[in-house]
Amino acid sequence: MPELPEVEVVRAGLDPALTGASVTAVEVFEPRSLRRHDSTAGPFVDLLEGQRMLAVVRRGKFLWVPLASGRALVAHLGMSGQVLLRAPGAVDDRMLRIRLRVEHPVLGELWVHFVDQRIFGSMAIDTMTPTADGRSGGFSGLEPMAAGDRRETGWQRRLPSQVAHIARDPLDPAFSAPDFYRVLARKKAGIKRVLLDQTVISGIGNIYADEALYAARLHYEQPASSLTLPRARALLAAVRTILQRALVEGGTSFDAQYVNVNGESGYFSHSLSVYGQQGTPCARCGTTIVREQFMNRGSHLCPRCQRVRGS
DNA sequence: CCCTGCCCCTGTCCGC
DNA sequence: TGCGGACAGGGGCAGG
Repeated sequence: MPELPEVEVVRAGLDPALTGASVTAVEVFEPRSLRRHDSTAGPFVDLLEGQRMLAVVRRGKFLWVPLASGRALVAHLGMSGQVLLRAPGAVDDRMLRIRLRVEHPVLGELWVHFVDQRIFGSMAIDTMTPTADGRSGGFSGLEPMAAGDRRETGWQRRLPSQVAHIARDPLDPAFSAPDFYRVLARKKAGIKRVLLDQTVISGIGNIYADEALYAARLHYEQPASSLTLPRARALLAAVRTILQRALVEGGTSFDAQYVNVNGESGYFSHSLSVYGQQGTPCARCGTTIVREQFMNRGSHLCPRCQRVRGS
């Protein structure tokens, strides 16, 4: 479900509640939600209880909370995950999988509910590893670290091992556009497949891929390597514009499946041009928007504005 | 290496 | 009403 804007809304909501707080108790109601936890270092609960939380960080669709122990609590929302902040004693949310009780020095006790219908999401405790380029592991609301910055940080130049293979996202100041264009130039696959490949560029999912391709007037099967540099630049610009607009509007909610940490929906669904708009006219040319299968999922496009361009 | 297909899950909605 | 099938915002992995 959640793509970069939705995950960032969650990160920003958790940050003031969790940074500086300590975990006092952990309850796991659904062990399958820990599938990405490697228990060789110890059980999830044991590695988390008593830990102080140092920040809330995001790269693409991955969230993590660096812990005083040097490890991190990693969370991925999958298709249907939510993280909700609740008052102590709150009733169990439907499909509650994990509850953290935390004590914040100013806010007092808070309950953090990890809710996930399909159990594609997960929480895990993971080791941290240095970033390949020595810059920040992800976005934490702090000033980005430039190359050569000598600030002592501990967690900031590191990221969870299970996130190390994920590319930086296009809103990350350390994202390299030239590197991205070089990868496009050697990929013969359809451009949508590349946009969804989190090891190439992270944070884009099915909704924003379709929206960005519409904005850039590209067909999902256009070979990535066939894009001219100006078209590749325009596509990246479209991706960034759409992700930022969605973020400002609080993300995209179709139903109660995506909500922020307070259970509130985002408004970007009103701004979608093609995703879910099949049967309605294209805002540019009036042609009916269609929905087609690509990579075993729906792709939404204007068949007139978005054609595969000749090689 | 790269790419494709399949798997992991539950819930909801639609048509018969 | 009931039931089968399609569909849903993601990602990891096996096998070609």
